[in-house]
Amino acid sequence: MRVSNRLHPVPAAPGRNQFDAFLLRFAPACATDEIGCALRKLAQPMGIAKGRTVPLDPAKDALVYIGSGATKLIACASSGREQIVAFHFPGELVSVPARAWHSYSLCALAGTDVLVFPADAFLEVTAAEPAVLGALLERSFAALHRCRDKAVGLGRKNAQERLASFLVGMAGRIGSIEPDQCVLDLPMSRRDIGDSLGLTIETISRQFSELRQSGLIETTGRSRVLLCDPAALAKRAGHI
Amino acid sequence: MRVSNRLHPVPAAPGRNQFDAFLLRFAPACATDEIGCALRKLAQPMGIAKGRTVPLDPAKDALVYIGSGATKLIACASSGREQIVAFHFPGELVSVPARAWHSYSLCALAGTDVLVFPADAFLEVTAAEPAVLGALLERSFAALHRCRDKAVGLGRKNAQERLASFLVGMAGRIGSIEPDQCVLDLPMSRRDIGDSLGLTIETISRQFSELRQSGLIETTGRSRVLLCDPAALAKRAGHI
DNA sequence: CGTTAACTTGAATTAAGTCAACTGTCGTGG
DNA sequence: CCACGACAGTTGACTTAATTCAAGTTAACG
Repeated sequence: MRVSNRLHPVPAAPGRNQFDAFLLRFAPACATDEIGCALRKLAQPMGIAKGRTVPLDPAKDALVYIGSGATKLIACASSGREQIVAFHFPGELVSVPARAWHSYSLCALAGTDVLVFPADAFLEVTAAEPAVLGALLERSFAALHRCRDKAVGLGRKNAQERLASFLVGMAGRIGSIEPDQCVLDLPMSRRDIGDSLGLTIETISRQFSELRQSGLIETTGRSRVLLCDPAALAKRAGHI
Repeated sequence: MRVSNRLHPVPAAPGRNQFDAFLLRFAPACATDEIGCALRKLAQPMGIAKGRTVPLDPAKDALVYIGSGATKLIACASSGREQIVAFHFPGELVSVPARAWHSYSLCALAGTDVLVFPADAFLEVTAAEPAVLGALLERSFAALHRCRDKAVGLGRKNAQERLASFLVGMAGRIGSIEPDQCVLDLPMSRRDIGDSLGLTIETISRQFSELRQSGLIETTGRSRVLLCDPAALAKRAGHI
């Protein structure tokens, strides 16, 4: 069982802007050189209000760095059905394809600061910089593995296992670290959770109630969740 | 809508071995230099019989190059439930994580030749070679995007849409290219298709029958499928 | 040609969806 | 500070798509 997906906290950056935090994470050696400067020219900083979509060129793949806040990556199929493919938190870099079988959009769950890069130009600039490519590759593998785990849940798990899995996963990314329990402040609504787990909002609600009755979680308000026994929850999640 | 996921055909290699074909694809500039040699030392060539699992060190992440044949990447959750996370064809490079929430194994659908690399050593050797990292990154993004599209299907599509989506996707990867129709020789069983789409073998069979009755496909034997009208099939797949 | 496993089809069951009514939370303005 | 409104979440009753169980068919291989 993996211990944690948590990234190192984004360094507090008084006097530094989003871009410096980004460089520090993805290209520490390039902070001052020409590659750093070229990337700075490419980066489009944006503030996205809660519920708004990051405006992206529909013709070009994009790489989006999340500076603060939280986002959901939504895929639209026909008939307006939406599937949330991933959630993202500060310090992460998201690859958003322009044209695929489904259309993707990146939407803020809370007030969010991002840097938007055109993927092609980004890769051109960093083509000669192995350190950046390596960092990108590592993140890309991590995203792929997370997406695969998600696929397992969507394909082969029942509602309770999916929710348990979701909570355990979120705990690993944004939960407070405590010995035998864990506190979560979920930035997403029940609808978002449903859209992420391939379930309806009513089913999510029922499963929250069941986990509550089993004594595995406690909830306060709409967003606060206490995982009383993370190990037991992981077991319910159907992890091996 | 994407035109094709097809890779350029693996060059016929009389007198060349699997490894040369691999290098040609992922590190054309390194064929003779020390990086090429280092990679050659890392590569473990193996022949895997149909139905057998590629033997991988359970403690280390692996990168597996598919030289010939076809494979499925299986995730095992608790209670023996299996979800096929991806299929792979010659020329592709698969990242198999050692430890995650689910346990992964790579299994041959037919007689298959592979090269197995330890992921850490591979990345160490190529850390200074941007061309290789770039190729890897490109493939990794492609796999991620395919996995996301799969997640949309598993989360939000009914049985018929999933099968239609599967057939269109396979057509793009291994189908014969013809103007208004397309012939497929599926190397996987109905059970594999079910395990990939999160459905049972019976449901797969029923949906094949329905697509047949709708005149969208014809089947001969167990593996041959003719897509009579790929565009109409893509529409049924719920692609936008 | 016969055996076996893969596939197909039908009938009964079930987990999750849908529809509808109700309750709690949170922000706003009196 | 409290009352109110609006929306997010909860719960119940009924429906449905897919699973499960069971009984045939068909294709592939020796």
